[in-house]
Amino acid sequence: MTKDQIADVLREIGVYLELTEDSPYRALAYKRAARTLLHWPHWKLPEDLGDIPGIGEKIAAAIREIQEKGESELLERLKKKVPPQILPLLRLPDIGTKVLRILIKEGYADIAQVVEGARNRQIRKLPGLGAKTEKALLKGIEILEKGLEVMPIALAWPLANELITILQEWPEVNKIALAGELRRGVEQVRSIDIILNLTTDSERLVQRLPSLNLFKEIKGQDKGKVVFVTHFGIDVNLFTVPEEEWGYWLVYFTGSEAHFQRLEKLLPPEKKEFKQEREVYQSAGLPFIDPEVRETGEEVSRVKEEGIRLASDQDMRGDLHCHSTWSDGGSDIAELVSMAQQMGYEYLAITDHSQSLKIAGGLSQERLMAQRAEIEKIRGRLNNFTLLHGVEVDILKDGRLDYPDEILAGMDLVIASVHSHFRLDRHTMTERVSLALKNPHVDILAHPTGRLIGMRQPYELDVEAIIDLAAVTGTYLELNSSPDRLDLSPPYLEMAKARGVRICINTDAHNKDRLRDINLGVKTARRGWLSPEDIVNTRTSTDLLKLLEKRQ
DNA sequence: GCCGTTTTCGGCCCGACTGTTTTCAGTCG
Repeated sequence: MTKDQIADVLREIGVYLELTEDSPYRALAYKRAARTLLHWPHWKLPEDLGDIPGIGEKIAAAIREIQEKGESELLERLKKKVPPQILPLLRLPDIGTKVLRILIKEGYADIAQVVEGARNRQIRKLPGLGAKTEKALLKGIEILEKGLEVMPIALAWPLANELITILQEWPEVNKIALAGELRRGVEQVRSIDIILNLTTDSERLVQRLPSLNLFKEIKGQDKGKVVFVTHFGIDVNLFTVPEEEWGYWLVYFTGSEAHFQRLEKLLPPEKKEFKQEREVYQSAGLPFIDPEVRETGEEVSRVKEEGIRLASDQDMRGDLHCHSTWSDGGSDIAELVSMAQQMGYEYLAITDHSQSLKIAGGLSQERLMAQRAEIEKIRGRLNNFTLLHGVEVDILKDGRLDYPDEILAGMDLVIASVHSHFRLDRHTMTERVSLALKNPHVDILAHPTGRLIGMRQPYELDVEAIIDLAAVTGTYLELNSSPDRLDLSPPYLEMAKARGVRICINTDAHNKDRLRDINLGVKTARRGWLSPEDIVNTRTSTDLLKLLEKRQ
């Protein structure tokens, strides 16, 4: 169990405590401990967990238990007190633990009952709830039911990677690779698809699967295919294929279906003996088509006409959005810089929050200047690495920015973003963001739509108008690589590219390890057909500085 | 459940918005 997974169990305990206990503070303690762990800047936790602030005797014991057994007895006990089918309602906007508590208390045990209660106007009669909550439930459930069968990439991606890391060590496994929607970078996936070449028959593999931490049960078994369910509620499909047909089946199981069908027509009939994926495309008379753009089938003719050169991880030379301990980050500036250097970057911008975002420890103007001093000190020790002093300034409700222009003018880099008043109507929101774009000090608009995949809809915003405006003002739009954001999404990336708007792929990392999340951002960029030249932070440090200077 | 020296009890990240409420509580960053 990684510390992030432990944090997730603690958070879950917190949620269940909120649902079952009268006093909110025990729950708060667990949630706070979860956050602390998540932000803990080292992979290894200290020997004495009690040294970590917010973790005392009980929670330390809980962490040990989770580390050793992979589960928590307290959590299992709490789970028994809550009807499991009603829990997904927590993901709905405006529905939190308090509303859910009332519903549970009143005997609602699953979503169907809640829908019925809402339709019959019974829910508004419950103490503490009203017509608006009833409406929010109905509307939310409608969206939820569409999304219930899928898992956001933010969860599925690490899960799949962990699984592959474990499986490839097994003696039964000769070759292993990720396939399916996840390999293509689809935002919400229906399953984790993995293809394998085995040294034994698949029976041996099946016998061993229950030893996996995340294994729940075998769901189905067919020749060449094993499906099992994980504790995280997602299916894992394991496809076993012969080594000499590896390339063929990797293309087949990566999909999409439409892509494969289109491709198949160009292949010699019946031939499956392709050891490498590249050979499949070669045989079809095509350049290699990257998995991320294998979608509609149209890409087959598109690469024939236009060729293909998508950005890759190796093209990235820096990150222009991350948070340090000065605001709500978990690593200090020196740690962030050191990680960026390890990743082979040439530059990094520290961009902590601005003053009005109190909960995130937004910096007052005085603190911002104090941070400048620290940055300059660290700069003095750096060779061949550019450390920029930036800021993520809040776009206030009326479109003004959270610092005066004089302050912004003095920054190396200014990122503007929305963190409050999410529910303005489309016109007002578009005006608000436009105003920020028109400020000449703003270099980048961060997470432009504010969506959280599978959790929060984007706010009402005319993104097309924003892209058009960005083309005029020369503002860069961010592709935020935080796995639950991936914002802008591929269709907008393509639109931006077509209109000459440059994209900046940033992690928005809140601790040094998260700087590595750039990979999902790059994957998303590839889905939007972005080439290195469409992306700002593929530039060398010299070119980047020139670009930023020109914008001043 | 955790924390602390102005507290070993009585607080618990801040502030705005909104819904259900008529003076406050839940949700969301």
